[in-house]
Amino acid sequence: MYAKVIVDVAAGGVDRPFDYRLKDAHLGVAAPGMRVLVPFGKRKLTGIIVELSDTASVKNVKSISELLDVTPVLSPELLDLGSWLAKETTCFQITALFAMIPAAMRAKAQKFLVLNEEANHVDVSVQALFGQRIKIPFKEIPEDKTILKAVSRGIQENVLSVYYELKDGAKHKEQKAVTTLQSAQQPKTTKQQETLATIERVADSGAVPVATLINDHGLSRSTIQTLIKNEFLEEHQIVIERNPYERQAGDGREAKQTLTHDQQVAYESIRDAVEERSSKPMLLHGITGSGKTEVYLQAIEQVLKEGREAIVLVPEISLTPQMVERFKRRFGDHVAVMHSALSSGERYDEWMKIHRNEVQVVVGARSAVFAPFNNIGLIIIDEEHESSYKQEDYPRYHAREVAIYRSQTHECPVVLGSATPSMESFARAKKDVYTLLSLPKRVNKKPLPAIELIDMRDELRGGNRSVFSSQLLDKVKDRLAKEEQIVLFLNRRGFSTFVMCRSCGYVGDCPHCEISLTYHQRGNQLKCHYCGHEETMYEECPACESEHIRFFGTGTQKVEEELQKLLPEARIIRMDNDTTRKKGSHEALLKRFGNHEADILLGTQMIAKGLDFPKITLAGVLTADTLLNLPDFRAPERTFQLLTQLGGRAGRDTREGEVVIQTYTPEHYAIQHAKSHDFESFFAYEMQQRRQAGYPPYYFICLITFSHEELLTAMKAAERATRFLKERLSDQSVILGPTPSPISRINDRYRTQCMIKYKREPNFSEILSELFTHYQQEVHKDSRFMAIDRHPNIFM
DNA sequence: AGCACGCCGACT
DNA sequence: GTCGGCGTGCTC
Repeated sequence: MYAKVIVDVAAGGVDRPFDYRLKDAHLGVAAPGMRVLVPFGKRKLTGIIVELSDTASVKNVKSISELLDVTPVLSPELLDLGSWLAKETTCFQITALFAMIPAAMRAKAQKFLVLNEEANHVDVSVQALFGQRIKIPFKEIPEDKTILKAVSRGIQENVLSVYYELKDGAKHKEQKAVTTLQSAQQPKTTKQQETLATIERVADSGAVPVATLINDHGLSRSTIQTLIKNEFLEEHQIVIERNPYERQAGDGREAKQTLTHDQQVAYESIRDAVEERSSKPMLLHGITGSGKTEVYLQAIEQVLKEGREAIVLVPEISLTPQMVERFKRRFGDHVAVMHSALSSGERYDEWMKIHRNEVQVVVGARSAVFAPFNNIGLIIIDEEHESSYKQEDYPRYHAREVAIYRSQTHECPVVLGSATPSMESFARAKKDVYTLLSLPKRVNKKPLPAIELIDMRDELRGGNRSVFSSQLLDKVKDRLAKEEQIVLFLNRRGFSTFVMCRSCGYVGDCPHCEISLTYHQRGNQLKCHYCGHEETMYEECPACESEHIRFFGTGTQKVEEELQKLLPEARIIRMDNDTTRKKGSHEALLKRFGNHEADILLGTQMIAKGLDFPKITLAGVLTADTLLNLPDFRAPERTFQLLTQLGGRAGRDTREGEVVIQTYTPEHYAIQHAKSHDFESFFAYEMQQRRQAGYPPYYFICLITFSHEELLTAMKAAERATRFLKERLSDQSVILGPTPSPISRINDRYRTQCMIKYKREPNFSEILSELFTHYQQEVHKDSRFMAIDRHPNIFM
């Protein structure tokens, strides 16, 4: 019996299965989808069995050294999904396979050098490396010729040997704990006696975590330490179950809400599709506050009743505690949660819950689409237009496409929900490729908030140079007086704080990238967001030595300071990357805002979604234009989506909400249609634009980026690839470029790109993969690099 | 990706 | 004469 194994090397030459024999011990145990350790040349590599076979395709076959799993980590369905993914995104098989399992399971074999027992005549230089140890990691051996020679002689003479050990991610979480020991004596001090008594009481059987004793029982660490030292207590390491959402453990008993007529219709359509095992995707177009989530919840309930499972995808930033809590309240322990804020061990634990069939629902970000369920009844993608569903490195997949592919195998519907669907999805719904479901009314029957546009050009003419228009400021003051809450949104993208000299116009640029440096108050530093280059903020202009050099642009910090100056009595919470970096701080800030410990929530993208606070009656957008002016054909779409979403934050309860949008271009169609809450008109207009410019959904686009230290080499590579593609693609396809990328240099590497627009290229995947392999051989040589992105979201 | 093999220049 | 540079090709 043989196994076909994909080894963990992401390179062109080895992107195919290799055959291995099964040892007797592995017969009947080894199965496709298991991770294995195999000899590969002189190395030992981890790999994944993709197939078992009675025959081998080559004569000399080695055996699998070790099975790393008892049960397969990837089901046949997921293995198939892996090869589909590799083909669709033009990436290596192994990259696709590892994208589907938690990072903690991506074990690598680490190489060690071992000093054999009877070794008494090793070279002194080698002996020095070992010191007192008998085993050292291979990479500790210095690149010194004499030492390397001594090592290789040692191996030949069998005094040294090479040994492989699996280095896996932290799978179990351990904690320090204590148990009581029988002792003839009493501790000497009363403090110690009391402490021991408490521990005896708490630990009816087994070990108690030290952390629990300190936090919950008020014991002191040093007293416990003394008791351990004097042998009244014994120290242990215990494995504990991680439960990152313990604080919000729901009992799964939240009552269903009564559905409105529209919700009922949508719910029944989804339920019927589930029962009929239809895999036609459904687009649930529901305005903000129309109760999409309740429809999801009831549909999932139905799925669970039938003994099937459900995947719910939400954008990373709206995976807020509020959202998770709601699922926990409804489904209790049947839910696993997966998102990037979890540690790798926590993600492993949640993944294992799914793998062991302990849960039936997973709520998670993009990668949760690979949840190892075997009987999926429904996949929901909330806020389907969100760009975070697209992975921006290999494998560059879109969760929506993966979900649709999986749904066909599982014969279940995918429900795409959004108040502002992507052009692609809405166009498909219009053509009846997707079933269109609508929720046109808010659950609370309130009208959508009135939106007022403020022309900032008028403000400027009137002498107001601040970021706040007088109207917005008046409205904020009004809400403060009424003790209502306010959300202010500042878009930072493409609007960072750069440094400029007022005397000579010098701008602080990154020496390695074609981009200006961003000022960070923390540490008074200038940073490059692309390569990480850092320098201290200039005291004087490096070009003209003038002191009039300062940072421009509006960061949240600066806005907060200005706002506080204007409204000294207002309590402001700022939410941005700086204030939410620490784990749990996002949650804590929202909680404070929910308790009305602050009046104004000022923040970036992350506050536009998922907040549901009844006291918010005013939402303000400080700069609607910054997103609009990005060099990206989706800029109007993104602007419309963002403005609509933010509008949805205000007036969710009984009080009516109001939205203020500050802009320099109030006449722009994206802003105008957002003002009138008219998605259909926006869609119609935008589609016209897309058709004229030849963009999706009328054309597919593919972006190929080339980079190299030499501009000319990058340029030539792009030219050759363009020629290669021109020969193979039909004349209806358009190849634009090669041109320098919008950010033409990153990390000392020049970047060029070409864009392909096409309508029908049945063999496009094959052509790209040919280009990829063809290129792979050359890439190796002189560090040329090519990246293929099939449905690009970012054009930088 | 590693690692070995192999074929040409400057040195103990 | 040997050591070592890195081009080429293979890994079940």
